[in-house]
Amino acid sequence: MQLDQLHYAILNELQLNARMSNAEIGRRIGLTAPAVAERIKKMQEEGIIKSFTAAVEFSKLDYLQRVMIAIKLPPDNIPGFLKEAEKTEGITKIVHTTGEYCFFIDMVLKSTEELVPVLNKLRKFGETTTFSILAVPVDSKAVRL
Amino acid sequence: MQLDQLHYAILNELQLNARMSNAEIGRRIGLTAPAVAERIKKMQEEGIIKSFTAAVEFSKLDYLQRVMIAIKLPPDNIPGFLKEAEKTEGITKIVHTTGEYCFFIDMVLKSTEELVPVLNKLRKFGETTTFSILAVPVDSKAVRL
DNA sequence: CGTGAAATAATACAATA
DNA sequence: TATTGTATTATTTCACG
Repeated sequence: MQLDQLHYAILNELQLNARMSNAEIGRRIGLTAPAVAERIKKMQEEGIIKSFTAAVEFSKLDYLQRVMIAIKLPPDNIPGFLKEAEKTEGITKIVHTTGEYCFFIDMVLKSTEELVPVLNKLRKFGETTTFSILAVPVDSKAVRL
Repeated sequence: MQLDQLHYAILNELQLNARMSNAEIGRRIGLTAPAVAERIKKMQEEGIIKSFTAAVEFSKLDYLQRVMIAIKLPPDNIPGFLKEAEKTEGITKIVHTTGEYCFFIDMVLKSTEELVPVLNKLRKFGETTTFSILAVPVDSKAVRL
């Protein structure tokens, strides 16, 4: 798919406020609402836009325990690990990396006790290191495209 | 602020699709559109909803280098580090943790060269470890509230 | 929080560059 | 092929109960 400056302009607006109307986006970048709607739809179909989400401050909703779990695991265990992790409630993000740790998992929990069964489950696949999250100073910050 | 089941229902819908109309949310949970609009506005004012964002697949936009930077730094350096990191283009998330590393930074870049000045800047505050991101199997996954 | 009226926006689709 | 104009439908907004 060929992207032009207008596609990038739309993505910039949607990163800043995903609930902006097509008409408002169009006004800001110089397109009509149907044209904006069409471009957004296409970018979703192409997988360039994965989803539109609300960034929720979980610490204000009794999710007092937030953790970053790093896990180092043998390659053969990756599919099984991912299948298990994807269906674990509270996991919001999984990043696969090179280096000392293979995966970084972001998770929110209501209490420390909830963490125990999760770690027991994940430990079957590899060695885990859990970091307690004190704060998230920057979350879902837009990238200027 | 006192939250009831309808607030949680709204947050669930918005996590799944932030562009859903107030009318549609209302239909799903049994409220009128104005009532939904007012609750969303209040949750934004309270900081329960931080923002509405589009989850962009940066790997499809020439952001071929994505990294997770872990940084360990003395407490006195935290304010200076944050100030610097917050204005660094490409950083999408900063998590402050306990444990071996103090902060985890998510960053997208167009090339490896761009990483050099960033790391030189951050190294003034503490010891960095950079992990190259191979994939993001789960991103901005909703938490069932 | 709901209702109802006015303004605004989304959508479908024909026309067109 | 992608955008625009237009008509129709839907939604948002706001005053009032």
